[in-house]
Amino acid sequence: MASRSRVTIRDVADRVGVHPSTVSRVLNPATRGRITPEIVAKVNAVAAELGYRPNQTARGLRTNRTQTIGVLIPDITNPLFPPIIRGIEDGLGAHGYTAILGNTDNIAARETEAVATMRARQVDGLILATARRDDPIVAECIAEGLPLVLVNRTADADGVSSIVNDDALGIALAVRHLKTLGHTRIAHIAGPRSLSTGEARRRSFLEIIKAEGLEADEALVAETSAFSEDEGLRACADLIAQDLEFTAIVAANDLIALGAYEAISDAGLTCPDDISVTGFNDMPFVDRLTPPLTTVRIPHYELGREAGRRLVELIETPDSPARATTLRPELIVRGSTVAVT
Amino acid sequence: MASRSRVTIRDVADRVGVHPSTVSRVLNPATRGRITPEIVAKVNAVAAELGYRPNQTARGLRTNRTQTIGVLIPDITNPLFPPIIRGIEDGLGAHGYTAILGNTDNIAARETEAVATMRARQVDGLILATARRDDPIVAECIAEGLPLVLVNRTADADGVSSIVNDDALGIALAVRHLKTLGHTRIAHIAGPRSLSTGEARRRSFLEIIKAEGLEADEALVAETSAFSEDEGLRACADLIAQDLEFTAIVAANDLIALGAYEAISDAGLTCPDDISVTGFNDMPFVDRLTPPLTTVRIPHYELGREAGRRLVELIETPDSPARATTLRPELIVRGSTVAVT
DNA sequence: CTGAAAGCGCTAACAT
DNA sequence: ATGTTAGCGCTTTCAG
Repeated sequence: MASRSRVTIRDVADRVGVHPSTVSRVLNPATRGRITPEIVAKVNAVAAELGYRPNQTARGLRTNRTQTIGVLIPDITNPLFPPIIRGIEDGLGAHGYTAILGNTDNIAARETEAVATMRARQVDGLILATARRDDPIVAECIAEGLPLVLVNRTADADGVSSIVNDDALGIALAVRHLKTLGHTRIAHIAGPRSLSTGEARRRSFLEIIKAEGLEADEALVAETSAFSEDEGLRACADLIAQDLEFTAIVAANDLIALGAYEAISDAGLTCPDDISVTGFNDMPFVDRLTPPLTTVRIPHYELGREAGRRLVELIETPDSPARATTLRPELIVRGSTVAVT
Repeated sequence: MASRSRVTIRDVADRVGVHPSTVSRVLNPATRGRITPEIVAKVNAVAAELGYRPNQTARGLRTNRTQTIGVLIPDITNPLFPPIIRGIEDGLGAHGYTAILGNTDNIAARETEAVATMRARQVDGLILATARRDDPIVAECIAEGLPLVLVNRTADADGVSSIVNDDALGIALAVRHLKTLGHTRIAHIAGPRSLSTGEARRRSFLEIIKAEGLEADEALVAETSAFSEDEGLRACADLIAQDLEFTAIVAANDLIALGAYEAISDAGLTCPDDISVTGFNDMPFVDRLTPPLTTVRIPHYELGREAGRRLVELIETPDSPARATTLRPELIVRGSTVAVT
């Protein structure tokens, strides 16, 4: 007993008294119209009665399309990614596609390996949440024509579809909010420049500071090597040690902002009384911090859902053009930003 | 161009001048020993040169084993589950298995549907993090002999393998900690009794209260219909309204504890000064709450990893017996519990 | 130790 | 409108 998929298309065909290919045509929505309604009804009835379930493996071998896509993420335990993944699954799911996941911890070798196993499994396309601006996997997919969508982060390559947050807008919202509160010397703790998000937020910060007529002092931009609390702490401590007289910090993401909280408190200062801080992402629970974090909310679920939909489009309409899409973030004002006194 | 998996076992065979089945034997570790070393070397060299990648779909059709397993979780955006999923993938990964995920939101119809699509994809086994004590999917898998492992939650059915936290120990740690702090009237906000975790923690609470000689008052156990902040708030408000004179609450999980924080503050009381609170799970960031939450840390990653390993064992050793395994939790003492004054 | 042959379950020309 | 035929890429008896 216990065989996985006992009843085949042949069993149904024999029972109904038609040829297997007729059953196949009934089961496939695209060809169903060519079969006499009575036979369609009979096949469906017998299939239901026998508990027939199509064998996707066999179909995939024959059609060379597995309805499976691969998703590369850095780390599912980073709270940024679960909503993206759910969005992807919901964006795909409506079309019968299924995702397989690979956690790569931002390690290039693991990314390569994950792509290899996914391709061995004949995925129909790939979604990368791991892209670096200069990413060999992106180049490989483009070269080989494997449908590809980048989500959350994008790459510098041309001709690649991507769904990312509008970082320029997000940074502008944060900076204008601080300007409204009377801040004029605003620091930025940037993310890694090898990632599109780090670079875009950094560049946008510099641009908006000038556009708003605020004090443009390059010394007020601190660099980090990772979007992490540790790096935020280190960079913010550096900033404070330089005695630059800033009153606010725009952190490139929430984890960096958390590190900044710590550095501020380590220096004997208080957020927001001495220094206002803004984050980026609106991770779960940053509303429960002391003080609750003012941050830029990225529509992660929607990013994922659009990425899923876009990939399906790319797979099913092979010559649909590559498009770069941005989604609008939203400023969430909480207690970590106050007016200068 | 752009064909997914151009080079087949036949291409390699032709190039080397052997039969495809010989190449297959070389590529399969179990049969490699039967082939002359020179041929093995040559086949491997040509395979590498041509960039041969085995087609898992074809292999799966032939062997009826896809090396794919299905994982059902309630919701990946619940921070409980990402570490479990990573654990599962790491537990499987070493053996070449890949997981496909299904988010079901605790909706039975979605669970059934997810299992159906997974079975259509010929999964070799299932891991459920969604099990209810009385779960039809569990019954179905047992009846049909589909390898199954339950993780995090278990079911009442016999003969099913499970990896869960030792809830009795976790509750005992929390209660004894509160007893040490001088608390004698301790309340419990229980989880849903339809879930093994809700029921086990509830039962363990009652038992340990008696075993420790504390005041066993059934009125001090509040019920909830979900492990959620809203339900925690509601149940805790009820408890407070009854004027039961308790000084501590053991919440069935962290979200319920968060709701309790809110109810306590709504009632004009303070945690921990008026009421100490313990949680369960040690979710990310509960160390950053005000006050930082004393909680029972569940080894989620390890639960997942063991589940992955166990499922592989079940698949590859068909008559290995079902086992129920518990892993030990740990009490994390923070600021939400203090001595009675 | 290796080749031959068959077939997993399905779909897609090609016939009729 | 349906049946025939062939074969996707791989593994696995069975021969030799």
